Formats: sequence, C-alpha cells, structure tokens
Amino acid sequence: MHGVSAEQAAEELLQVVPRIMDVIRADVRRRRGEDLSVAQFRTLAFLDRNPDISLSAVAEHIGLTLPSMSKLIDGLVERELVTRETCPGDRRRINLGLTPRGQATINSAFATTRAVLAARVAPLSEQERENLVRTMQELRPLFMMDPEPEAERVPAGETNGNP
Amino acid sequence: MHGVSAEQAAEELLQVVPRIMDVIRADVRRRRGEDLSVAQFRTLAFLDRNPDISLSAVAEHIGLTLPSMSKLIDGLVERELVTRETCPGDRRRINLGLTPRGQATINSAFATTRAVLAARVAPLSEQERENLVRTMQELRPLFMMDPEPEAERVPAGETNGNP
DNA sequence: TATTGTTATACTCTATAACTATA
DNA sequence: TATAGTTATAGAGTATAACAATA
Repeated sequence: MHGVSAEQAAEELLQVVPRIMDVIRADVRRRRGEDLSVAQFRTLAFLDRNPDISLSAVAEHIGLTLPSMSKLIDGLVERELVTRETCPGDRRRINLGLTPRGQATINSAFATTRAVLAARVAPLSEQERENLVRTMQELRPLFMMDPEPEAERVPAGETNGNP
Repeated sequence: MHGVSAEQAAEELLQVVPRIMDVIRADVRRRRGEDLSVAQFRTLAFLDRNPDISLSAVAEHIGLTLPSMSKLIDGLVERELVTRETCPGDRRRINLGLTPRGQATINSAFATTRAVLAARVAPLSEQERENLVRTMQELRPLFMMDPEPEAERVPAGETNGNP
C-alpha cells in the first residue's frame, strides 16, 4: 500500500466509522435503563466531557434549539442526573454539570459499550491492536477541534447545487 | 507501544469514534437540502447498502417500530426518494429501494461529507494515512456482521447492576 | 394460526414566537 | 440595546393497539 490520498483515507472513515457507530448506538438503545432518549444520552456524555458548560453551548453541539435543550435539561434535572446553577459572574448564564447519579449513569453505559467493543475487536492480533490504538491517537486531535465557526444553516428550501 | 489489550483498544474506539461521528453528523445536519430528518437520512443510507430489503429489516436496524418505519417510508416514497414494491414470492413482504433521485441524494451527501473528512485528515503524513487505511480495513469485517441475534430488550425499569 | 405490513390514536419531542431577566 | 434562558403554542415524529392481507 502506498500513495494514499486524504480523499481515500476519508472514504475509509466514511465507510467504517458509521458501522462502528451502529454497534455503539445499538448498545445504547438496548440498555437505556434510565429510559433516556438518544438526545438525552448524548447530552449526558457531552456534559461528562465538558463540565460547567452553558445551555447554549450544549444546544449548539447536540444540534437542538435553545428552547428544546432547555426542556430536555428540565427532564434531566428532575431525574437528578444533571445540575443547573446560575453562573456567579454573569447571572444570565447557567452552568450545567452531572450529578453523582448522572456520572454513574454515563460511567455504567460506557463500561457496557466498552465491553461490547472489546468483544468485537477480540479477533485482532496484537500487531493489529497496536495499529488501531496508534491510528486512534493520531486521529484524536484532528477531530477534537471545531474548525467551522458555526457555519450558516442552509435556508431550508434552497438546496445547494454541489458536485 | 506493546501489550495492547482488547479493552484498551475498545477504549480508544469509544473515545475517538464518536468524535468523528460528531463531525459527520454535524455535516449531515448542516446540509440536509431535501429537509430530511436524521432517521430518514440513515434509512436512505441503509437502503443504499442493502437493496431490496424488507420493511421489518430496516426498522430493526434503524431502531424504530414497524408502524413508525412504515410512516417514515411513506414520506420518502411521496418525495420519490424510495421505491416500495410488493415482493413477488411472498406478497406480504415489500421490497424497498432507492429511486434515482434517492440515489443522487445520498451520493451527494456522501460526497460532501467525504470532503469534510478529507479536510480533517489532511494534516496526517503519508505514513499516518496508510496506517489509517490499514486499520479501517482490519476493522471493517469485524463491524459488518451482526453477532447479537436480536438481544432481548431490557424490561425498562430493571436496570442492570453492572461494574 | 403465524407473519408482514398498515391504520388509528395518543404521547413525546422539537421548533418558532413571545417573553423575562441580566448585562 | 443585546444576550442567556424560559414559557407558550403548534407541528413533526414515534409508540402502542387494533386491523387487513397473505402464508
């Protein structure tokens, strides 16, 4: 193998990553013991990675409007999975976070999913596992950043004529 | 790097794959020119990979009930993105497929997402890209199969007490 | 009788618009 | 006046239950 273009690498990601995600998603669906919707689950996971974040920031990342996310958070606060506190410096903002129960919920979910993934990659050789880990570590920084500063939403109805 | 366990490899996947998926998902959200919901988009992509499949099979994969998927397909058929034909051999079943317009829609979406991913992996060296492609090819067969033959749904309320 | 899919109905989720509170 | 969130209302999406058609 030689001369791999960025486009070819992208094609591989596009074909394989969603398949891995299917397995993760199926696991999440199967064991949502707290009866969480997918959006609620994604929100918990996001709060796990981003403590003390604002409502707007969560809404933008998850892809919901502010009112929708406000209501979704309502439900998580009621179930004592999420904390919602007024920001001391700017009393308009709120700081969101996980309660111990919320943290336990997400930890438990991750543990289960990790086991499912481990079973999937079990057939790999030692060499292949090392390869896998190296690749993930190389990809990690490239997909953590937000390169597109809130790109404008397509005006819904005006489809772009693209390649 | 040596002595990588399946659990460690799984941990890497669990941390990085959802981040890549965030980028893919954000792109899908941003340019759903046909005004497709996420479920509708996933359905089109699934039909692209699995021609002439039944309604039940699609519903199970996407994670919707049969009535919900029936209605979702209604919408896609109305917009002339999906074909729905009675199966000749067994007239209870239906065969689903993409219309040329549906195929064009999914192709266009993939092209855009591929470009976004290519931009992300552009910083990788030639060596790293080769690594990436090799890893994806090794993972592909492991995540294509369905090892869990429709595992029973947790009875909703009885959360498992796990690690 | 069992299987595949659809129709009927109700509920949940999400969005748009209007509003409150703080800056 | 601008910004961060919430409340009010309406529309879309989804589920459960009942039904129709084929095997």
